[in-house]
Amino acid sequence: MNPPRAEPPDAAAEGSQSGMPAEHALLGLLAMREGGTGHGYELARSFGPEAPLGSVIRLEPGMVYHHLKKLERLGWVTVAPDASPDRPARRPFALSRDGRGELRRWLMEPVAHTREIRLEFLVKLYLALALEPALALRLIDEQRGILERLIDSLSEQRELGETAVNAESGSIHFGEMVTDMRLAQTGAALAWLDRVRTEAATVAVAAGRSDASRR
Amino acid sequence: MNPPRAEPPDAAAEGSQSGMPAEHALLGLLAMREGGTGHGYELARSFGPEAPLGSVIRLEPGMVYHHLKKLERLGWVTVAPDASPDRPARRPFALSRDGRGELRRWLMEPVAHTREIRLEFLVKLYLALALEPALALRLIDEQRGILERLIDSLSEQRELGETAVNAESGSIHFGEMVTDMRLAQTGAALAWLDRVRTEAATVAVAAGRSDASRR
DNA sequence: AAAGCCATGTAAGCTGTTACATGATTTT
DNA sequence: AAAATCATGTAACAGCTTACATGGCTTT
Repeated sequence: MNPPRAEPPDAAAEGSQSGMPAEHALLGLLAMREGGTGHGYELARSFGPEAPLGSVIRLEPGMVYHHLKKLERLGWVTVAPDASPDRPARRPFALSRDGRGELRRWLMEPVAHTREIRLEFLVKLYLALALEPALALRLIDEQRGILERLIDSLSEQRELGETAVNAESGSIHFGEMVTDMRLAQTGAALAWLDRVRTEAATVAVAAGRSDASRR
Repeated sequence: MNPPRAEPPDAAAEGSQSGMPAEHALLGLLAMREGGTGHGYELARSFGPEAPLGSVIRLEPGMVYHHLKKLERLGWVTVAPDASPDRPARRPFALSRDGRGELRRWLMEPVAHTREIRLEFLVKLYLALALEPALALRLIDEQRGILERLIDSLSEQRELGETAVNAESGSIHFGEMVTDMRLAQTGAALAWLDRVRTEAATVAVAAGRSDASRR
């Protein structure tokens, strides 16, 4: 009935959404492995209930293979030859040049909304701490800035609502309850971030020292 | 390649998930209208940027029609005859007996996770305040209980982690950061709930008075 | 020889999103 | 007559979940 869609909705932009925490977690896990390679089953274990990332993002093995295929399509990983031909055949994936670049870009970018702290930011934090603690410090500072601006804008909105409610007193303050909720959540996230920052600073100093001693 | 699935995954359980805030919001909006009826376009406006619910859950008109069809399938709404045959034809939906029961059940049920406060709980709260403020008070108290138990269990987990970290000092406290985050978010939600409770109590008293004067 | 883990996936069905199609009525 | 608004949807597709299929290797 409708004419066929003029264009498939921009296949080039497939990987351009800011989200995709699962895919980027896979990139990060590959970067954490020596040689930057790993196969699906092994990566899937990193999302199990015992693994640290498993407390933040849970992935069934099927989804891991699905995401790896997508990463391959995007050119962020490449398939390497199977080095150990004993066991059941593996398909080891290796981080590509582009993949490394994309990972770095993503790790420096704070999340825009408070609700994304719980999943996406925690994944970024875990990977940044493991890969390059100085980057984690930077990420935390950027995120602090975002949250502070959010709180400013919510406070302003809250005061506007205050006067409007007194004028008409309709819909029993619901809008203010919503804004208060967001302020509470964002404030809590900010206070938590400050505590995390001091921890991360310790880690970064320790990593810096071991860098220096290695040289 | 695979044999066809033995059973379609339990069509009877279609409406049994605890979630479905959009569908239940539609039930609630119908209940708020005199006669318990409304048509799609009108309901869709209640999810626009100006409407109070629009600040919590945003729905495109297409999704509203989609959900209404599902509610019809579940027997929670029925199609009523179009009473005003002037304008472009409407399809007014009416809340059924089952729909009213389902709405009540859902409104009394607190949400299980902190992350569901932002959307699902706020929808429940809005509808309960509008329909029956005494129910809102009850919902808030139930929700308080859930959050308090959550905080207890997170605190316990937090202390277990503390000792484990001192033992091995591996994976740089990440698990504790995650638990702290959840504690912070849940604590903030609880403090917010307490403030909302006093507001809701005022509304309930006012509603009780107007109930009494109507009698 | 059987049980269980290693390892890679596919199938089928849901939900959600975006965009568009269709046409009547009201306002400018 | 044109534009806006009322009103109801469908098409196309992307994403997620759950379950299962397939087979090699390892341990008991």
